[in-house]
Amino acid sequence: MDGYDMHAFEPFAVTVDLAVFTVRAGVLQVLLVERGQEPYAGQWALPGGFVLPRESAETAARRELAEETGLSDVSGLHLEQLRTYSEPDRDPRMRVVSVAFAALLPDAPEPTGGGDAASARWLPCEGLGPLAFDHDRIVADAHERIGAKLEYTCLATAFCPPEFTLGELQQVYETVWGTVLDRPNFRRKVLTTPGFVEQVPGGARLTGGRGKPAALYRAGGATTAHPPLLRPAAPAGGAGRAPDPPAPAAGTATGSSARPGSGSPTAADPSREGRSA
Amino acid sequence: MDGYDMHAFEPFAVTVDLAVFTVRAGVLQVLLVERGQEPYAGQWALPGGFVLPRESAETAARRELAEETGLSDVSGLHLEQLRTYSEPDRDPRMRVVSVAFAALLPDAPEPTGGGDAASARWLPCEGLGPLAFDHDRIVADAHERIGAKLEYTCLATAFCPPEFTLGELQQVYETVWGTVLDRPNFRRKVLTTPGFVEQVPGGARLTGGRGKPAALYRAGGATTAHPPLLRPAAPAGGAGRAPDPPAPAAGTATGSSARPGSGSPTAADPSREGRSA
DNA sequence: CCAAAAGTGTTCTAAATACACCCATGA
DNA sequence: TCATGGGTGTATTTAGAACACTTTTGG
Repeated sequence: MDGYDMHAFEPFAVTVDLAVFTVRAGVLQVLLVERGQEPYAGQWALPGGFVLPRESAETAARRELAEETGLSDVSGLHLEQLRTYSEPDRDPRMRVVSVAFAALLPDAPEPTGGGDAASARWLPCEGLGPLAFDHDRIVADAHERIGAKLEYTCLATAFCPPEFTLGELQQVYETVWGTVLDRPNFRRKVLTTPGFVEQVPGGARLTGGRGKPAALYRAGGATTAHPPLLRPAAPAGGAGRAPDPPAPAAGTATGSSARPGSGSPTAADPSREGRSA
Repeated sequence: MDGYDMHAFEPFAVTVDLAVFTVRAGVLQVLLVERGQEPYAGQWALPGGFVLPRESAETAARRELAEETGLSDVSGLHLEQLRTYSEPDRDPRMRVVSVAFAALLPDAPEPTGGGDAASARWLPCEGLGPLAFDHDRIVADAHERIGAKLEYTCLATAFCPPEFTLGELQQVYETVWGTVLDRPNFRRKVLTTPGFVEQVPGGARLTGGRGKPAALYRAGGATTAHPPLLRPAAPAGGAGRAPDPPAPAAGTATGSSARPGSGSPTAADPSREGRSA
């Protein structure tokens, strides 16, 4: 920043890309838009857009979030800067530097394409076909980051509606981590972390039919968990047992129809940085 | 990224800013350059510069790192993207979006201003006067991030020379965290974390005179620590005991001469995000 | 001999794990 | 009454904290 020459720089386009996640029906889903034009026409991409002249990247990201989800009040949603992607050829048309954000949504209303995107949809995070640009990598980075933050923050409640059961909260962890947790121990851990959750006095929710009604909780004031809630160490060989995604209830059907792109699951290199960033 | 209009964007300048840290004489120090021109003439700022047309931010950061430190081989050094700062008025002259990086150096040779900066210096991280632009905040963010990463990665060795003693490694933790650790427990923890360090067969170093010679270790292959090495929970009231920085040995004197800027320690809000990012 | 720093061992306690078991509801 | 999910209790194991003690050097 010294030796500053007003004319020594090359102009870049600066954009934001949003990896918006939700947990629905026991599946981690990400909001994607279908591209209408080249390059990558017909492929899925992350929502995003240009940073306007008087905006910060954070402001632009929240504006795009509102536009793409169609939600009127987007101010309470968790939005966090991930990192910036700046490879010179990541967009074949021109030099675009993109600041990526991760956002977490509770209930996942179907997106009402209020913004640029004609067709925006929730798609399960696993086994995505190749996405446009370097968005595979952004989604993988975002997933990894969120998984890591569940360990030492109280972020998981951002995936839940204002009032939720501990079973729902546990399912957030199991879905994002792809593991199964012991219910009694999970329960103890959450309840003994001061400020993680607080019980709603009156309520008890029927958990979709069967079973004992569950107590309702709200997010507490705490943002970090001391000591952390570590994910179970993967036992050497490979992926620790994945939870069964419950069969989609009728009417909540997780769209499993055609995806553009070849469908080869080239998501991104999962060997990068364990829990480093 | 849809509804892409080739002319709808405003050109931004994109720069990198580097927070380069080292631990010397038990003090965390950061590399700063003195600004020669307005704005902020005479104040300290982070080294950095423009991203060139065919560079990624990472490439630009490593180039700047080599230039500013004067080191010939900068390829092995730890360099990590922090976040991007994009407030519209962070630079009064024009719209500059800056990708910030944190770098860790072992021994801290005095910078040979090979780059832009005529006067580059190491200054202790604590009690910096106000820096130029939003660099106070960048330094604070970088410090916090590095402190957090010491917990669950093996990053601390990046502050050490190729061969080091466990005492030196412990001092890295104590310096960055500003706490005192129990030596036997620290030792056990490091040695039982597989791949954190490996002992150098032959050697034992005299630790600057007094005391029993210490065994030498090298960084092991591991990058993450399972389970993490958590910093002691700050006991409610305030800063947990800071270690005494040892009196600077003659000839290694930590420059304590005049600093520009008013000297009011307005570093940055330390209450932000405990170990969140 | 003493001070300083490295290195070892032991005890005590907190926390995570792995269960077994009971409760309330819908079908 | 059975399947399902919520909730409680308890034994076992593991990891962390605290601290006493020995060893090897320089002065």
